[in-house]
Amino acid sequence: MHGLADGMIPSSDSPAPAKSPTNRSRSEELRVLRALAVAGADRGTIEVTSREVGRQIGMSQQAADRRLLALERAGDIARTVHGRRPRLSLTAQGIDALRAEYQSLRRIFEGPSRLELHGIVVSGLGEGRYYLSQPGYAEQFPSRIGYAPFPGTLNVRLDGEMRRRAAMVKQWTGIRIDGFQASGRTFGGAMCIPAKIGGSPGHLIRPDRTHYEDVVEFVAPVSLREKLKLIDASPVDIELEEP
Amino acid sequence: MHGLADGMIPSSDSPAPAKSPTNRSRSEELRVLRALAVAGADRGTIEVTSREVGRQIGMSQQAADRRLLALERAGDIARTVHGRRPRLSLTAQGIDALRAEYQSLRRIFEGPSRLELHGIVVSGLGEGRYYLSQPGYAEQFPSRIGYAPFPGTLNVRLDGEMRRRAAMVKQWTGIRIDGFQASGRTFGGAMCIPAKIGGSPGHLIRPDRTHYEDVVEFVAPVSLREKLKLIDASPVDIELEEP
DNA sequence: ATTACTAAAACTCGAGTAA
DNA sequence: TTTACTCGAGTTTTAGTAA
Repeated sequence: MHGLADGMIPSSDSPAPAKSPTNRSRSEELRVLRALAVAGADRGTIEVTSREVGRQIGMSQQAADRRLLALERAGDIARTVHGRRPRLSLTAQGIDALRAEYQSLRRIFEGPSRLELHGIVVSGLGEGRYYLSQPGYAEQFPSRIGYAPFPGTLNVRLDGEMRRRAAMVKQWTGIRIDGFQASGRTFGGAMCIPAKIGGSPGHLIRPDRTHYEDVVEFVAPVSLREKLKLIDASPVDIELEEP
Repeated sequence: MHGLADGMIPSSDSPAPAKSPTNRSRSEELRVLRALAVAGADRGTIEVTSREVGRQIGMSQQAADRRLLALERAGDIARTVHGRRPRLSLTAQGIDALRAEYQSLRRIFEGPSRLELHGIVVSGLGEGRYYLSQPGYAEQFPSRIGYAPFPGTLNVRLDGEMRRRAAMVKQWTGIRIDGFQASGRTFGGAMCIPAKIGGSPGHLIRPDRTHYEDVVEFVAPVSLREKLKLIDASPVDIELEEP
């Protein structure tokens, strides 16, 4: 489904004047650069010794100093020794190198919210059908999710790892289905998340009341069991996307 | 041997902290983890071989594979081999590890905008005094920056590195001084950035029209030259903070 | 085609130490 | 005090292969 796209090695190739730093040491250098930025070297000059830098990154004074030397030679930091007080600051280039790292992580965490899950089909106890048959719910669906759901939910069990991944959906905002009162009892609200179940469009239903547990429920315009020929214990792939 | 579902379960021996990975290899592991996330392994399962990962991170297939093994043993990724198709995804723990990196960079780049500069006092050509004496400007200052500026600006020359650092100020939003028309000519607007000049409060003035160049101008409630006993070529330290 | 082992080469480490 | 060199020891690399 996906391939590993080329050309995203963070700091591809800046002008490499002196020694070619191995990729490996480069990522350590960036760690040091980040530690220095956290200490304020990105917005001004700070006083630090190589020993302190070493303590910070869990290495000896010698190793830390080697890093500082490499960073200096690469043009990422500028150092001056003022008598006994070594001073240091990130250069514009050094800040850019860190920013590139930041942007690449930012794209991961701030990009559009999508999630792929897989689980196995299980039988519910018919509550799905019961709830969907309540007029209070039924009349909301067509205008909000664009179809009248097939009267029955597909229940999918997630294993531990998938459950942890799905936990993120709790933070998402989906399409709201309101709660209501009828027949002397209260029916709670729910959130619908657009989904593809085995490639078929539908929605994940996340009731306000229940904690996220090991079974998630889906609605769709048609019977997913029939359309996808699913039986209990069939594996299904699910794609979710925040609207 | 293992089915897909079996293999996806991270590992039965999760409470085993196992080998302590050195700090050094850990930052390389995170680099691999990030490359995998960029390829989509954070939101689903991707197909990728150790050779491709190696190409991506600039290393041999063997080295890449050792990283994947380490990440797998650490519980940061889950792998399955489906015949010829090796598949892989980040675990919740692996995503958290990346997120921690992201947060630490985020604090650097999204924190309150502050900047320390230093430069050398130079003489202007008296334009500062001329502009500040224009009623159209003068009447705006007290209500916007809280004081009537001493009638004259302090000009500070920045060297190349400081200039690059100061370029960031162009993106900042400061306190607005509006342009106006008077005596048949147009006076442009400017932005004021709160500053401490040698510890003394004042504002950097950034006219809309000029590009950022090697000299920046400051206003203050008093004569900074007198208060700080500055003469031409005196070094000054400057702190800027976005309001 | 893969993954992943072995072993020699290449690095990197910290101790010692000069400046 | 610093920074930063050399050097022996320990790690990590890639090439060659097995599975």
